[in-house]
Amino acid sequence: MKNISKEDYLSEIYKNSDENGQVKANLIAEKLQVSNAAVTDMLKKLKREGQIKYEPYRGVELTSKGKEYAKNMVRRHRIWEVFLHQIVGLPWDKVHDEAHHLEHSGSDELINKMEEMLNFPQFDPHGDPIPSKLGIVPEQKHNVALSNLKQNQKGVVIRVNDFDNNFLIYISQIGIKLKKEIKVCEVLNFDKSILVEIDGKKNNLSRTIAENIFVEIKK
Amino acid sequence: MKNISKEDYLSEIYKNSDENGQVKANLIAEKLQVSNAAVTDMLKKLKREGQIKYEPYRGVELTSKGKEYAKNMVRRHRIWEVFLHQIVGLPWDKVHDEAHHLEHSGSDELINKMEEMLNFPQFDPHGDPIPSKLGIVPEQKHNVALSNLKQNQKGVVIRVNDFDNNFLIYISQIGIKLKKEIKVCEVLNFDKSILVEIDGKKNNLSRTIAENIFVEIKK
DNA sequence: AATAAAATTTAAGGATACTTAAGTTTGTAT
DNA sequence: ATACAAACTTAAGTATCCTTAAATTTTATT
Repeated sequence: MKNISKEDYLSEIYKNSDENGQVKANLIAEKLQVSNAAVTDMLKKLKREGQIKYEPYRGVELTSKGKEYAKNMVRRHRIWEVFLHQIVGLPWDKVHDEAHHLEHSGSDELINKMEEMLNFPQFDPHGDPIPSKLGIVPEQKHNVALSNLKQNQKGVVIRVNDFDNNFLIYISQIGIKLKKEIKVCEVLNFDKSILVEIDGKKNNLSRTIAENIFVEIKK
Repeated sequence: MKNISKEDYLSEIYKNSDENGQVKANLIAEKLQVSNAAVTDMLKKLKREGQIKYEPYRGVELTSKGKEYAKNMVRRHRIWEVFLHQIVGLPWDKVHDEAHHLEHSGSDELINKMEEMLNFPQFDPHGDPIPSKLGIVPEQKHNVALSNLKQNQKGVVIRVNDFDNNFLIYISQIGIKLKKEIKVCEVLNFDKSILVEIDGKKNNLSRTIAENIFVEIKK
């Protein structure tokens, strides 16, 4: 029998850990679209297996064992993403969903072969870091949400959130991709939307859009 | 919840149907490495869903609905095999197992994209036909097991059975691959093994090996 | 045709992962 | 400090897919 669920729970815990490595059960339920009761059930199981630290009514935290496991899942997911994007030519907004299914299949050997073929990429197509075979997570450049830039500041896109395909389709339509320079021309006070310049063209971005794009500030 | 099992049962039924489209329950159990009871259980479920014709103690047969479903699974599997072999560079003996896991993941859209990228291959790396998007199965050239050739007959390899990795490793070591010409030099009477010539080199093949290699007879 | 062997099904039960509904604990607002 | 809401767990039950053991049906042998 497959371990799809367990794998999903562990990577979701990993991806949603706060600075202290803690996650709330509810958040996992929401992300995985299951009931809270299902989460409790699974947390008990994962605790029994030594993958997480967990006391009823307290938060959850990965043990080092659980963290290794989760990092490998995230690694698998992100290598698939790069592969699908670069080799198969799948657009930005399609790779996440496909990779989510594929991450549970394919041997580690295949993943390693693909990684080599891709020349050991450090970041996936959305700018998220890819843990190495040894579990080392590449450092990301210091970055802030585009929504934090002041008028006339420039930034280079380092990462975008990947949880909404339409968001990705929209921003690529207006020319936003990794490494692209964006200049904030104006911050509109009444709705906090911003007017930006990309490739010489001006666009208005809603605050929500701007909150999901992360840039390295350029001097 | 995933449908991995159901998918496996249906493709296994498809792949093991005899000339009349019939399969024995036992054979499915053996191929899938599950108990006979598990097969009975699943057959009831598949019948309920209208995927198979099935009466207790009688054989199994796919309905046209089940056949469409199964052919699509086989298609997915074989396109993955070609992709892994040609694009990722996986050897002959590795593609089947990887593809077996991957065939359950990845959208039909992805499969179609890979198929296009591969220029619509008609056969997988072992020579098995790939059903088209519309369900059309390419015709194979008339072929017979190598074990059926008489002394001094020549054949071109059209297909090999793919259920044993060591078999595949062995035959590729001695230079056997699709389209390779093999000449039968001698059939040894005492153990029915055969002496063949491949690329000018002579090799002895056991009867079992020869039974799993299929050739088009050359005049 | 009787009987033994082989193939298959039924019965009972287990693991995983999910659900809804009800109950408990925790934290916050007054 | 209490009371309430939010967060979480427990309880009971479902679906899927599997197991072993016992019973049944089919088939092959004499």
